Amino acid sequence: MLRISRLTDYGTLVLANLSQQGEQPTSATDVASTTGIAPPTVSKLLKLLAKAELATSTRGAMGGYSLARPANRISAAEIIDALEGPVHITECSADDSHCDFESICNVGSAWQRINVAIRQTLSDISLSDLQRTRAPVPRFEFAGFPVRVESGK
Amino acid sequence: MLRISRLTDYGTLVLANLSQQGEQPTSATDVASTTGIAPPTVSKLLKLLAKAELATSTRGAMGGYSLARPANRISAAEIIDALEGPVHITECSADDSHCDFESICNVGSAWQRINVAIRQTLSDISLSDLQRTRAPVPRFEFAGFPVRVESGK
DNA sequence: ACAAATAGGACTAAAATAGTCCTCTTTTGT
DNA sequence: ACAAAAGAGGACTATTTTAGTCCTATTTGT
Repeated sequence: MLRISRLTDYGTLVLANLSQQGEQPTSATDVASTTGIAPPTVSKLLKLLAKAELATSTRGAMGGYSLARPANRISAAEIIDALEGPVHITECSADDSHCDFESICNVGSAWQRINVAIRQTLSDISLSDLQRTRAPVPRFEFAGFPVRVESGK
Repeated sequence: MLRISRLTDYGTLVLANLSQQGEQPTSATDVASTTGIAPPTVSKLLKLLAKAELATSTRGAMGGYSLARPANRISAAEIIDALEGPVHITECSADDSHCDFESICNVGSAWQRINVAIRQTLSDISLSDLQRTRAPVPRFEFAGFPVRVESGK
C-alpha cells in the first residue's frame, strides 16, 4: 500500500528528463542513457506516456518525445493514471460487487473515500513540484527514521 | 497504486466486527461466519493484528480475540502497517540504493514526501471513522496548499 | 534508398499476494 | 485427569501482478 510501482517512479524520471530538454524531441535512447534506465523499459514508458497525452511523439529520423505541456501543468495523478491505470482501491467498486454483508460495503466505501481524497491531493502536485528538490514539506518522519529532504539520496 | 490490498480490506472488516462484539472475546471462527471471509484467512489476519497489538487474544476454550483499544484509538495507518508492513514507497530508501544519477534521487524523494503526507493523514483516521458510513472526508495538505475534498462518491 | 525513430503487441521471468494446512500449546469444563 | 475449544506459529502452494525484453511494422529526414 502507498506503494508507487517502480515503473511509475521511472516514468517520473523520464518526464523530468524530457522537461529539461526543452522543446526539441529527445529519443528514447537518449533518455535511457541520461537516466540510466534500460532502453526497452524507457521505450515502453514513453509509449504509455504518449498514449496518455503527457508526452508527444515525433516519428522518423530526428524524432523523439517531448512534454505535451509545461511541467507545471502535468500532475502526479496523471502520471500515475498513465502508468498504472485508474485503479479501484477495493475492487468492489463497479460491477458485480457481491457484498452480501452490509458492513463490508460500509467499510469498503470508507477506504474509497480515502482514496478519492488522496487522488485529489495528487492532482494538485505537478511534475515541477516533483522536480523541485526543496519543495516545502508537511511532515518529516516515516516508519521510524526521518526522511531527509536535503539534496538527493 | 493507492491500492489497499484485499487482506487489509478484510482486516478492517474483521476489526470492525470485533468492535461490535464489545469486550468479550470472539473466536476466529465466529468472525469468519459473520463476515463471510474464509476461516483460515480470518485466522491469519487475527494473528497479525494481535501481533501488532491492535487486538488481544485469549487462549483456550471460550477464548478468542477482542480489540486492544477502543475503535477511535486505532488508526487506519496502524491497520495498514500491521497487515502490509511498513512499506517504502520507492525501495530506494534504505540500503544499497545505487543512485548514480542525482535527478533520480531528487524525484524519488519527492514521492517519499508525498508518501509521508499521506501516512500522516491516514494516522488521523480511526477505525470508528472507517465504520461510520458517512464519515467526514479527510483533508490533505502538501507543499503548502491544503486540499479540500467534497463528499465522497 | 537508407538510417533513425516511434508504434504496437507478444512473450517471459520474477516477485508479491492470497490463501490453505499442519502441528503445537494453552485454557476451560466435566 | 482428560477432552474439547481455542489461539500460535510456521511451512507451503497457487495465483496474480509487475517488470522487463524482443520482434515486426511504420514513419520521416537526408
